[in-house]
Amino acid sequence: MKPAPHPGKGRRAPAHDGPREPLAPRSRRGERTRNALIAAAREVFERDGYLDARITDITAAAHVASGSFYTYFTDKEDVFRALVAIVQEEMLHPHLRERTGITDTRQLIDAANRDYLRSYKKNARLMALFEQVAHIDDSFLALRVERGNAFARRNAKMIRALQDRGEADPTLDPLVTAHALSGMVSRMAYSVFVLGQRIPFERLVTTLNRIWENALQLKPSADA
Amino acid sequence: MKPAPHPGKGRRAPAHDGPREPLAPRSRRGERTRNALIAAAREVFERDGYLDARITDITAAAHVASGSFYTYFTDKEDVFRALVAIVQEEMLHPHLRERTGITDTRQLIDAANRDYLRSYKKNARLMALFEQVAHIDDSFLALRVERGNAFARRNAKMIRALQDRGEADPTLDPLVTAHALSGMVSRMAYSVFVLGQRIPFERLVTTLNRIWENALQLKPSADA
Amino acid sequence: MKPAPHPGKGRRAPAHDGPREPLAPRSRRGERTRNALIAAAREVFERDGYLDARITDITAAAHVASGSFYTYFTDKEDVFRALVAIVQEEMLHPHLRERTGITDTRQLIDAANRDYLRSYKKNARLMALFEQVAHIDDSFLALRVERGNAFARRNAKMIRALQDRGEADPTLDPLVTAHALSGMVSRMAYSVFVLGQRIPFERLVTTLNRIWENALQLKPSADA
Amino acid sequence: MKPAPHPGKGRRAPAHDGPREPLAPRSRRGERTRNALIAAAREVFERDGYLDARITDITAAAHVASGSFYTYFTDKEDVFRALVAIVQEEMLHPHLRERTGITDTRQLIDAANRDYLRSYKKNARLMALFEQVAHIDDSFLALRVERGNAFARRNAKMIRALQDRGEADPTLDPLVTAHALSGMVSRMAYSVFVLGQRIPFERLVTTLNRIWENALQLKPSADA
DNA sequence: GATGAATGAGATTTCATTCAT
DNA sequence: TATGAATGAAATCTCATTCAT
Repeated sequence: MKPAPHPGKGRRAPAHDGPREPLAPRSRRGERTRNALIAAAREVFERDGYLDARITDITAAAHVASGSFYTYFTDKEDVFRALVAIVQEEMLHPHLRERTGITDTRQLIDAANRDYLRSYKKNARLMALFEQVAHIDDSFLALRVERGNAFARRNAKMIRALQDRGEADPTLDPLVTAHALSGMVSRMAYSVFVLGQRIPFERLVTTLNRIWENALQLKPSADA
Repeated sequence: MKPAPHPGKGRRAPAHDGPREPLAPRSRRGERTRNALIAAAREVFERDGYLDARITDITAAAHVASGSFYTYFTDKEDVFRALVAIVQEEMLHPHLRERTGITDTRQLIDAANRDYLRSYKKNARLMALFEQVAHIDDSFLALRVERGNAFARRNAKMIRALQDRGEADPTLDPLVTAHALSGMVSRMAYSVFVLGQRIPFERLVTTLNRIWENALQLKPSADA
Repeated sequence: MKPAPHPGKGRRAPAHDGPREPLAPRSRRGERTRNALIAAAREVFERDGYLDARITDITAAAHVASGSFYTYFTDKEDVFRALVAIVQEEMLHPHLRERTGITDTRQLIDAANRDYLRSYKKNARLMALFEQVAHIDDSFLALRVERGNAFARRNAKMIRALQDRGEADPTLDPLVTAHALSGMVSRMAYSVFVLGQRIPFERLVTTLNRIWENALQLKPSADA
Repeated sequence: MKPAPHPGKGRRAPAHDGPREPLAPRSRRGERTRNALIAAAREVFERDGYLDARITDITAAAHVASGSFYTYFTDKEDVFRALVAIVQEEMLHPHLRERTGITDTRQLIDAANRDYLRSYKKNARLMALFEQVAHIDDSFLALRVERGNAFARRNAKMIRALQDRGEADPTLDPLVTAHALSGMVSRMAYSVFVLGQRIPFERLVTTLNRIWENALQLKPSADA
C-alpha cells in the first residue's frame, strides 16, 4: 500500500551546475542550525527508520524551514553521514587495552566484549539504524566493512602473537578467525539489543568470552 | 503512505473493502503467467535490489501488461513473499545429518557448514536480497529471526547431548552458544559471498569448523 | 478508494500516519494560491461536474503545478468542502425577515420565497453541483440534510405561532408541514433553474406563495 | 482518497467498429444468464451504489464469468437501463383512479398519496439508487424528468377540472401547482424512506393530504 | 542565513473491455 | 455461449529540491 514513487537511488542526473554547495557554517547561528538539524535527523531516523524519514520531518523536528536543510546538507545521505561522524566520535574507545593496563588475555577479551556490548546496548537504536542503512546504501556498507576489517586486523595481530607464544591454537587462520569471532559478537549484539532476543547480559558476555577462549584454545587461566 | 483509508469519508462504503483479492490462477495459462512474474521478480530484485525494483520492471521482464501483476499479487511485498516461499522450498535440506548417516561430531559439523556455505554461495545474490529486505520490512525480519531460532534450537539440542556425554565443554550455555556459532557462520557467509571478502572456500570451511570444535572443546578426533 | 492504509504491512510505521497535513497558508502568496485553487475548483466543477473533474484540471485552471494542490487540500472532496464553506458564507441571508421589518405573513412568505429563488437562480450551476455531490458523498448529504432541518425547524416555529394565534390551519403538523413546503420550494427551484423547466419567474413565485398561503389556510389578506 | 482512475463518462471514443453487439438471448440458457445478471446488478447496485458497483461485482454475484456480461450488455449504464425497465413494469399502478372507482377528490388524493408512499417505502433502496443515478447520468435524469412531467400533466388536468367546477382555487396555475405538489410528495418520500427522516407513515400521509386539499382550497368534505 | 511555497517527475493501481480457448 | 486471463490507459499523490522574498 506504500505509494512509493520518487526517483529512487541515482536515477536523477548529477546536475553539477546546480545551486550552492552546502557550506560549513560561518556564523554562530549557522553552527546552531546545523547542529539542530543533525540532532533532529538522529531523532527522526531512530523513530522512523532511514527510508521513511523525510527531509521535511527533519527540518520540522529541528524547528527550521525546509529550505534551510540545503544550506548545510545536500540530501538525506549527507546528513546521515554527518550523524555517523558525530556518533563515531562519541563511541570511540581507542586503545582500550593499553589504557586499562590489562595484560591477561582472558581479561582483555572480557573487557573488550563487555565494553562493546555495553556500548551497543546503549546505542541500540542507532546501531539498528546503521545496520539498516548499510543494507540500503552501498557507500555506508563500505564504511562498515572497512571498520570491521580494521577491527579484525587488530584482533588477527593479537591472535598471531598468542600463536607465536604458543598460547593459542596454531592451526587457526588468524585473520579468518578474527573476522569470524568479531562478527559473532556483533551479530549477537544485534540479535539481543536490536531484535530483542532474550538473553541476560551477563550470560551473553560470559558465553561469548568462553567461546573466544575455547576457540583460541587459550591455556586454562589460573583462576579457572 | 499508508493511506489506511478509513471506512471511506462519505460515500456509502461498498462491500468490497478494496480491490479484488489476487487469487490463485485457475487456468494453465494463469499458472504460467504467475510463474513468469515470480521469475521476473527474482531477476529484477537481484539486479536492482528491492527498493529500486519497480512493479513495471517486473511486468516488463515477464513480458506481461502492467495490470496483470495485480491479478496475482497485491504489491511488491507480496511477490517477494511468493519468491521467498519458492526459494525456501528449493533450499530445504531437511534432516541432512541423519540422512547422511554421519555420526562423528566433527564430520557432522563439517558437513553442515560445508553444505550451508555451498548453498549460500550458490544463491548469494538471493541471500543478499533477503538480507536487505529483512532490514527494510519487519515482517520479513520476523521470518528470518524465526528461521534462525529454529536452527539454533536444533544445534542447542546437539550441544546439550554432547555435554551430557562429556564430550563438550559443560560450562557453555547451549542455546546461547548455538546462536552465537550459527550466527558466526551465516555472518561469514554474507561477508565472503555477498560482500566479497576474499577468503578461499576451503580455508573458510576449515577455520569455521575448527572454531566450532574448539569452542565446544570436542575431544581430539581419532584422525587428528 | 479509500486506501485506508492499515498500519503498514511490515516496515516499522513512521510517526506520520500519512503525508503532511495540508495547512492554512502562512504567507500572502500562499493565501493567493489557495484562493486561486478554490476558484479554479469552482470553475472546473461547474464545467465538468464533480465526478469528471480531475485534480490536474483544477491545478491547470489555477495555473499552478499539480503538486501545489496538495499543499492546501488532501483530495477532491477536500477542495469541494472548502468551496461549499465559501459559498455558504456568500449566500447567507441571516434573519432576513426580522431585518426587513416585514410583519405581514403573506409578505413574509413572498419575501422568503422570492429571495430564495432569486439566489438559487443566480447560483444555479453551483446548486446543481451541490445537489449532485450530495447524491455521491454521504458526508455532503448529511450537511444538506442538516441545513434543511434547521430551515424546517424555523418555519415550523412560525407555523406553530400562526396556529396559536388562530391564523393557520390547526390540524397541520407544523414540522412535517414545514418540511414539505420548504422541500417543495427547493425542489421547484431545482426543476426550473437547473433542469430548465420552463416556468416564468414571476408565475413560479406567485404560485408557490399561493400554495403556502392556502396550505396554511391563512386568512385572506386585505389587498387580495 | 479514492484512487479513481478510469476514463470517466464519455471520454472514450465510441468505436463503432468494435466487437459484437449485445444480443437478446436466443437460447433458454441465455435467458437465464441475462436474468441472473440483472438480478445481480440490482443486488450490487443497492448494496454499493451505482458508482462503486463494478462490472465484475455483478458477474460475481451472478455466478458468471466476467466476460459473459458483454454478451448481454454494453456497459454498466446498459444493465442499469434494463433494471429500470423491469422495475418500472413491477411498480406500474396504471389508472389507479378509474380502477378503484373512487370519485371523491379527497379520497382520490389520499389513495394516490398513500399508494405512492407505500410503494416508495417498499422500494426505498431502489428509489435511492434511481435518484442517485439521475444525478450522475443525464440520460436517466431525462427519463425521470419525463416521468415527472407526465405525472404533473395528469394532475394539472385534474386541477383544471376542479377549477372549472368551482371546487378549487381558480387563481392557481394548474401545471405549476401540479408540479409543486407532486414534487413535494416525492421529496418527502425521499426524506423519510431514504434519508431516514423520522416521521410516522400515517402522519406523513395525513399531512400531505391536508396540504394538497388546502392548497387547492377544496370545499370542506362532507365527513370533515 | 532563513523562510516556506512552488515545482514536477514518476510509480502505483484500478477496472472496463477484449479475445483466445 | 461461457470462461477468465490479459490488456493498458489514465489519475492520484509524494516529496526532494529550488528560489524569490
